[in-house]
Amino acid sequence: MKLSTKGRYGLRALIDLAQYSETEPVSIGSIAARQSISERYLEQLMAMLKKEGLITSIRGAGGGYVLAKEAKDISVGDVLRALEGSLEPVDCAAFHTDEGCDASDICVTKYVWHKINESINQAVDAIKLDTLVSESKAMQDKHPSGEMKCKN
Amino acid sequence: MKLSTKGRYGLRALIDLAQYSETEPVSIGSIAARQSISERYLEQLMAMLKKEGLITSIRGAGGGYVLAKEAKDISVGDVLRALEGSLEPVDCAAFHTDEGCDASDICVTKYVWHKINESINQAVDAIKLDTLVSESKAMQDKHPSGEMKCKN
DNA sequence: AGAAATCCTAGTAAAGAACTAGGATTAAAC
DNA sequence: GTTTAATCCTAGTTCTTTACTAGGATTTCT
Repeated sequence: MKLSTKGRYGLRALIDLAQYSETEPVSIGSIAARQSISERYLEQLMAMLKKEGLITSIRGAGGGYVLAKEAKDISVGDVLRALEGSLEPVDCAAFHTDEGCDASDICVTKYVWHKINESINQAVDAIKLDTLVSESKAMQDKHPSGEMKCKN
Repeated sequence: MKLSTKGRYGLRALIDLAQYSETEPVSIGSIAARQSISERYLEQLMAMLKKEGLITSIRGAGGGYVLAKEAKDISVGDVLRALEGSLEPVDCAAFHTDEGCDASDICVTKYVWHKINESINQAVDAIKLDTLVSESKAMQDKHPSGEMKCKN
């Protein structure tokens, strides 16, 4: 039940992007440097976020990325689902009927997986990017050294 | 964010155990057969559940396992944590101070991980084993064929 | 004594995660 | 119009973890 680096790095990257893209597009290189993420790997994460319509890109010199919508309209859930796929704890056929688990009407545990899924989605959809950006700014004002880097 | 087979198989096994151990201990072999789980693998899962004090074992011929406490006092959370370890989505140092992420006071995302963790635990701790056992019995009455096996 | 069970530790094959690599394309700046 | 700085696209590769498998030792009932 762990998030991969995709979700962890990606969320940090998007908070960073939201914070620095108010006046001009932000390049992968600058995010990668600030967040200590491999530039080449981050590239792929940005591609996923773009594909899901959370960010837009500007190509060529001076280009970079900006948010595709307002930070208050992007939830942590949007970000994590874009990067991790569905957050449900089990790929249960009872949810998407295309898969073939023939036991779905006799299955007891599907009730459990469904409840977990619901509660996760509720939690992550309630948190919006703008909140995290404000938090981040407040944190940086308090600790201006900026030497401490988070791995998660 | 997926549960491994440990959590999935283990929960099914424990529901099965609860259901069949009312009169006598239940062997790994019989659970494995009913639930289509490798006997040798299930052995290891049972060891974890025992270590966490959820079940007790009776050795020797005619032996097997029984619940260590009443089904109503065992939550899905107890089971999943015994098998999967902590359910928190990120091994965040801000939670257990022994680890060394020096950024914990500047870290924004820890707030997110904490919220997710809380909501997952709340969901799984609210579901007790006895509920699932009743559900399971009701299901089997409705579909007595018993041919359908769940993979999750 | 034999059979049926748990207990314990180690090995192993397959899958997935986390990058790395090499370039193609686009567009601003000079 | 060439250079430079950026995104875009697809593969390959290494490392870790998962999901078992294997081989026995021990216990207890019959």
